[in-house]
Amino acid sequence: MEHRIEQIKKQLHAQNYKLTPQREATVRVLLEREEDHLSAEDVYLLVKEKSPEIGLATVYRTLELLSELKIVDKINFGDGVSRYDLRKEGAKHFHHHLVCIECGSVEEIVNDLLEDVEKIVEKDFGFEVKDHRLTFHGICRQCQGAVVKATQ
Amino acid sequence: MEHRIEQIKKQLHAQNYKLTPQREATVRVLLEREEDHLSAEDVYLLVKEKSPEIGLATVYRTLELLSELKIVDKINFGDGVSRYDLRKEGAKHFHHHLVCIECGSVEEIVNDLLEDVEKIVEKDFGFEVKDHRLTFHGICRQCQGAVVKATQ
DNA sequence: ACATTAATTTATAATTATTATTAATATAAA
DNA sequence: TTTATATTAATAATAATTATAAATTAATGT
Ligand SMILES: [Mn+2]
Ligand SMILES: [Mn+2]
Ligand SMILES: [Zn+2]
Ligand SMILES: [Zn+2]
Repeated sequence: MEHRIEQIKKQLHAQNYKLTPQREATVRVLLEREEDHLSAEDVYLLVKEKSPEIGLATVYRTLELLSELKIVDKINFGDGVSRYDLRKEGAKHFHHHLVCIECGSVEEIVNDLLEDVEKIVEKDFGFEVKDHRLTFHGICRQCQGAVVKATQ
Repeated sequence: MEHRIEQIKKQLHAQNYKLTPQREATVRVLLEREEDHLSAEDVYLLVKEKSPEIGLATVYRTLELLSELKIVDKINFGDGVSRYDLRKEGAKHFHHHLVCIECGSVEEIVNDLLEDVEKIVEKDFGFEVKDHRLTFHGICRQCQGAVVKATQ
């Protein structure tokens, strides 16, 4: 935890940004909920629990800044809000997601999986890939089980 | 054109929906601009040119309906608006996109490319894939050329 | 330590995209 | 033609996000 905070502090300083108490509180929430996919409002409410004086606009600005620095990735699962996802330590690319169309659960895949596809994109389409967003929509393991149960 | 309209009409009727003049006008705009990635507002303005009496909410409702029927795919490139993309004729899955971070251009890839990846997702993660969203962020061919030019 | 400057935050207003409501209209069925 | 249902238009409401301006904080130089 403290190690990642230090690391992020360095990344901010490298671009002449400060790690203000508000920014640190925001980062801490993201670290504590690393598996989750929080909206700006979600983050705001969680930060507020420990730092009640923080403003919503500050959270938005902080998340925007962290996105620019590639510390978090902004993603939209189609439910009308942007969600913010801490990039895995040392990861070059954003990780992938499995969204269940039955229960809405979101699972993460940290394996790269796209190396071959990216080679094709670079060669056949002349496109220099910097990052990607890959989301699968389907039925999660639990919901598959539920269907089997229901039809028995 | 007329052929695809007829096809969509059937898809609507199969679910007890009517192809009203407003819906047809909307579909025609989507067909005419098949390569583009129009927002609801974009579609509205284009439909209005030919059917000035249409309301924005109707366009939203129509696009929502077409999404439910998998006739169009709703996608978000992170610029704050949903965009609507006609599904390629007969395509089982949504196609992919290359978004240039320099000029903002969006190119389409209709090749599947994900067959192997989906097999892994199904086997290793027990997730039954129904559809996907894959977008690459990077530098398009033109912008790569521009950089070379600029540094010569 | 004090003054100066720039960065940041807060509080709030404004904007924008999207959805909900309700009365009117069109369509289909009886 | 009547009746029921689906759909639309017009508008209001909502919700997410961004902009603004004054206040605060942090860094810098004296
Ligand atoms: Mn994630
Ligand atoms: Mn497309
Ligand atoms: Zn599920
Ligand atoms: Zn480009």
